[in-house]
Amino acid sequence: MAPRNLLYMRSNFLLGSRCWMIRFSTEILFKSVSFRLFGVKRNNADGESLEKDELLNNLLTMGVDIDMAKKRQPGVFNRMVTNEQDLKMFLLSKGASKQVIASIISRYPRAITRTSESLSKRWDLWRKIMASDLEIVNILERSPESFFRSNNNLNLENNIKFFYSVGLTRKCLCRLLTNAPRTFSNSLDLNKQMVEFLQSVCLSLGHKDPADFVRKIIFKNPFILIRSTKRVKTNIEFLQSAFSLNSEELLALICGPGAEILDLSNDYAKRNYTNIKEKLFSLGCTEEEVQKFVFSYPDMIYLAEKKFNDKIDCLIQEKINISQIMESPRVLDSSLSTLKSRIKELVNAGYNLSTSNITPLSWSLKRYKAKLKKLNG
DNA sequence: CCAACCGGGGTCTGCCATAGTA
DNA sequence: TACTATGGCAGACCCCGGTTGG
Repeated sequence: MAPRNLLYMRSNFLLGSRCWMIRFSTEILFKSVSFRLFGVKRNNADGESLEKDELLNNLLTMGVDIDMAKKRQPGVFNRMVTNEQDLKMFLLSKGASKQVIASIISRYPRAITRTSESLSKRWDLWRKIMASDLEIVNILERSPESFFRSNNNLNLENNIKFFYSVGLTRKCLCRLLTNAPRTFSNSLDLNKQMVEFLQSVCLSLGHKDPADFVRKIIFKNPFILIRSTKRVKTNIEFLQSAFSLNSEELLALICGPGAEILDLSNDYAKRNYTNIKEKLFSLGCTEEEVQKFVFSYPDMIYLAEKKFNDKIDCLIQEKINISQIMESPRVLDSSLSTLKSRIKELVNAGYNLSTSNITPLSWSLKRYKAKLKKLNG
């Protein structure tokens, strides 16, 4: 308890003395430039160095990777007030291990600038969505930034209200928070922009229930709210032009099997699709066939160029005809290593891939094993 | 019994740029 | 002017099994 009291005293005493900060920062700058050459020197000649030593000692004791933390957010180390002990106590009380706490601070040092009250409030808001502290700890361990990047709890509260007002269920919010926790640190305005954008897409495509459409698309793709509208717009336009779809088909695609495509970064979808076309043209497919093929399983646009080509090559090498692949696009779902090992096993079992069905290549392991056993038995 | 069909589940951060702020 | 809050970017699948229809 003693260190905590000390910390509060320090806070009160130093609050507002800005001139210290400037001296602090020049010193830090000097150190960060020089420490690689000369090693870190501890200077305790005056007060601010003591403060700094205290911070560094605290972090060191906690097992924080100070070099990493300084590199990520040097500004935090120039502050006169930090709450690392409070943060530690807080997270411990929520069930986080010391290692997790150290890792969180190493990766997002600004976490130590938050007050207990603010943390507590924010945590409670997250708990309105998540069923247990442990789940939240797991998210923080994965992505400390999404929890700590904003200190604006009112905004968080408004986001939650907004999502409910859009008609998302608690289950859906839970999914959002688990998969894309950053969503909740977005400004309310940013989230609104995306929702309104999606509604406008829906309306312009002649759908009569934009609210339902938005719910569907967000549930299907929980990452969408951390994408820029520019990105999503580009990808929607790509899908429409690539498959020359009518409104209804496009809508069904983007809130169904193509929902994930909307996440793809700049021109990635276009690049991959171009690659798919080239590869399949080289194997004698027509434009129409390719379009139909990709549309039947749009997820393949996710595949990097090399990965797609490698998979196709691997299948072709085994005398599997391109038309067989076109009929069973899901075989591209399997990893290259799964394809390779299964091909080998099936061939060993006397299965003729060029004349038989190739779908076992993409079955679940359980079903595949059963099949193999039968072939061998 | 067998396989096609098809939807679901996990997972997705860590960095940089910059306007705003004290 | 340093620091904070926030927006945005690149990155780039694989697997499972319930239901259905033959």
